[in-house]
Amino acid sequence: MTKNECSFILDAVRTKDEEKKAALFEATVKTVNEMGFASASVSKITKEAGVSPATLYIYHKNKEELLVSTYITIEKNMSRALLEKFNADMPLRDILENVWVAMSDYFIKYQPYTRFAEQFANSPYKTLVNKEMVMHYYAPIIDVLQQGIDQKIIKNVDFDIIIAFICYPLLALSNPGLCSDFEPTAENIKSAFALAWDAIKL
Amino acid sequence: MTKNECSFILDAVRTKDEEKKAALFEATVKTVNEMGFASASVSKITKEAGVSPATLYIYHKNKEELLVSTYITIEKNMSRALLEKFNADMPLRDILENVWVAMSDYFIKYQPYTRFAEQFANSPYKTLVNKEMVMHYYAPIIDVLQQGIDQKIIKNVDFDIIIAFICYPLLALSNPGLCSDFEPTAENIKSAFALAWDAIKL
Amino acid sequence: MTKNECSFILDAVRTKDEEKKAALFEATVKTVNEMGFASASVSKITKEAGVSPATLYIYHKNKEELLVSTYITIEKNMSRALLEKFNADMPLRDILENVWVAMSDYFIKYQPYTRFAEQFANSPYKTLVNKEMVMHYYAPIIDVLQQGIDQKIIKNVDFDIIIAFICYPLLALSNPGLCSDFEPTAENIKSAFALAWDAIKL
Amino acid sequence: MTKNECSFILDAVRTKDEEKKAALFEATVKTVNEMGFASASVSKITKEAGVSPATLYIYHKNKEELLVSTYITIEKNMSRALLEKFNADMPLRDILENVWVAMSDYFIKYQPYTRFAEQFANSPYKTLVNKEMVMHYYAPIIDVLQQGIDQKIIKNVDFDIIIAFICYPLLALSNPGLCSDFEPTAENIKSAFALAWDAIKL
DNA sequence: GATGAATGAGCCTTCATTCAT
DNA sequence: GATGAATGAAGGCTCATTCAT
Repeated sequence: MTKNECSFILDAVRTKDEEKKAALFEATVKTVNEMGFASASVSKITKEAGVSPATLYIYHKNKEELLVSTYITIEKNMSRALLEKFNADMPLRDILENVWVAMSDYFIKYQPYTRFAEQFANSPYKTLVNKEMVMHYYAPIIDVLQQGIDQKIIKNVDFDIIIAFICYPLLALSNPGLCSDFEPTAENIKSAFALAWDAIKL
Repeated sequence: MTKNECSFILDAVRTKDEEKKAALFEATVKTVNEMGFASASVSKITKEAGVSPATLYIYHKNKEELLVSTYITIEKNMSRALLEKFNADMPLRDILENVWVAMSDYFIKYQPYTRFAEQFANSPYKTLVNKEMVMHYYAPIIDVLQQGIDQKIIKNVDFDIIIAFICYPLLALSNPGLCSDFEPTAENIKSAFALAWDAIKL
Repeated sequence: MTKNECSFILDAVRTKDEEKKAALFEATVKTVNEMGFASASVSKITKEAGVSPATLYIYHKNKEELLVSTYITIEKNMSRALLEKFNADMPLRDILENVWVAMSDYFIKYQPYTRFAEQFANSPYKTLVNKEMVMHYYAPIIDVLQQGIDQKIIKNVDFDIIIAFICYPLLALSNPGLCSDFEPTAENIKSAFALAWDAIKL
Repeated sequence: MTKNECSFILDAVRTKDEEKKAALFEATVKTVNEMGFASASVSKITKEAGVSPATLYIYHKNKEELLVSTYITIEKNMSRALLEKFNADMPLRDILENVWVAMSDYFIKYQPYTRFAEQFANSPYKTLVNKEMVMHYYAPIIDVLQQGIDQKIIKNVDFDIIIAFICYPLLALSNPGLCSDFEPTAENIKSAFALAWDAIKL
């Protein structure tokens, strides 16, 4: 049998591996969201993923690494989603509005990922992740904001302040546990952006 | 022996009680901040507090109730701090700026409490707390914002949006893990408030 | 109730503790002898001792410390037994014969302790025990041998050689797994000592 | 393809087999010596040997059989080494001195094998090995000792006693963990033999 | 009120072994 | 023959909680 003849088998095998890894990722997010880090044990996560506890250790060094890699995967995933439709050839307000809408879309579409990331980022696990590396994923957006400051379109204040008004209000609004009344319709998302823009624009 | 005769003893006992309860509170905050909910065990918390594990159960029904009551204590504590200097007899911008500065003062002075509250609020434990009850602590501030909307000083958008721009940017800026570059000087705090005001003002 | 009146209760409590510690000691010896270090798990040892696995950790830091302390206890116990009847006011041959008989008595009476000690001493665990400290238990016997050398009653060879002929043949003979044919009658023990004496005497 | 045509291949394969088997043997000895039976897992042994855990099961039925066969291999190896230079055409004392020196040479040259064998022989694994079979390897030496008894050159005591004075002192002296001070120079080895001979000679 | 001792249940991880390739 | 992936079972240890004192 030539390599070609059995390629479908190889595919099957490779697919299965990726499936297990993906199942562990999803199970980690789901379990941690449902019961928090305090109760999300390896046995519960692997049961949710449909694999043996021992199998986890083929894909991850230990539980900590599983949690960290789950977080990093989400951060990568989200930055990719934001940058996919990113287009810098527009007025700054429009660029940022598009980013704002893309963020909101992501937060809604991937609610569980977002909740996990929030829980992780507000726990001591966060110290295990290199902050610069994560920020690097969002470089184009950061660049465009810096240009806005240089061109005197955006207020010339500490950069963290700009970020704080661009990211966190929307994060809060997308969190049903915090803002249960806010309905994330396209209209509401846009009217929320108006506030963000007013905040940062010069 | 009458109640009077031993009142000084009761006082002594009562004092001791409060001391132990306070020690448990502080130990809970410290331990959870240092190692997260996943590792903050009863034995570690009580060791940090300098009491026996059994003693915890005199003051709290169980571990969950300890965590919840710790969170509620912090919320009460913070709302009291905010409202202490609250004065509604001023222009709305000044009122809110004072609240903003008071919040910042609290976040800085009680960093550990704030970190604990954030960690708690972003975990499933949060569902154990009645949200309305907590919001009620901040009623005067909410009232003043609602009046601002009614008087067309503040944008007439979903109330959650207003909150999102008043609370979360400052919370993010006060989190050294998120905004390590931001220095919370009086000046920086005030320039950050300028953005918040621009965001919500009509 | 005065302290005197309830002393029996305190005794009861203290006794119980010692009982648990003793039960763990015996269970460790028995379990390791029956199935070796490879299979003597904490759960099997504690089941044999009639206590919860968690209870072990009240009395010992961890499994390793349990094994080491069990070995040291045996070594202390044996040296005490040897020195109990030790009497240096006799001709050297008689002194050593008495020690030889006492050793043999101990090996037979406390077969399980001896087997455990042998298994331990021939494993890497042995490196965790301070050799000098253990040798110190047997100081009087060592002294008498050294005097024998000085007085030219015993051959003037490397001290380890003397020890090797005084201890290890008897240890081997007392090991049913090695010398199943040897019957440890008083007569056989004495005739074995004749060889040891001929070996070391000048 | 006939057997002849591919014999060179078979040779290659056979060589490879023997290499893997030998690697497993060495890895077993090394790993058990370093961490004892309690920690010497299949995965650690096979990692040390540079093969997959699954490969172990091609050469051995299971872990127990690996350990037993490792022990038997060592016994065979040692008896072969002792008998290689064995020559019965000499006075008994010289015969035994040669055996003594050969034993010592082996213990030193193959320290790790000796340590493994000691650890094994002092563990319950020993019961899995037929003692007579092992003793049979050393038959010529045993015969010569028996003749010594019959010819009234050696003391007429229980045979186990003779063995105990011929084997165990030297085993102890060759164990650095027991006799760290003893230096196994040719001279020291010979002076130790003098004691053994004095012990058994009539 | 306060505690050290005690525990069954569960923790994270590794075990010895098998199987598809 | 050789292997990496997979696993149920078990490893050592800590958990949250109770109880006798």
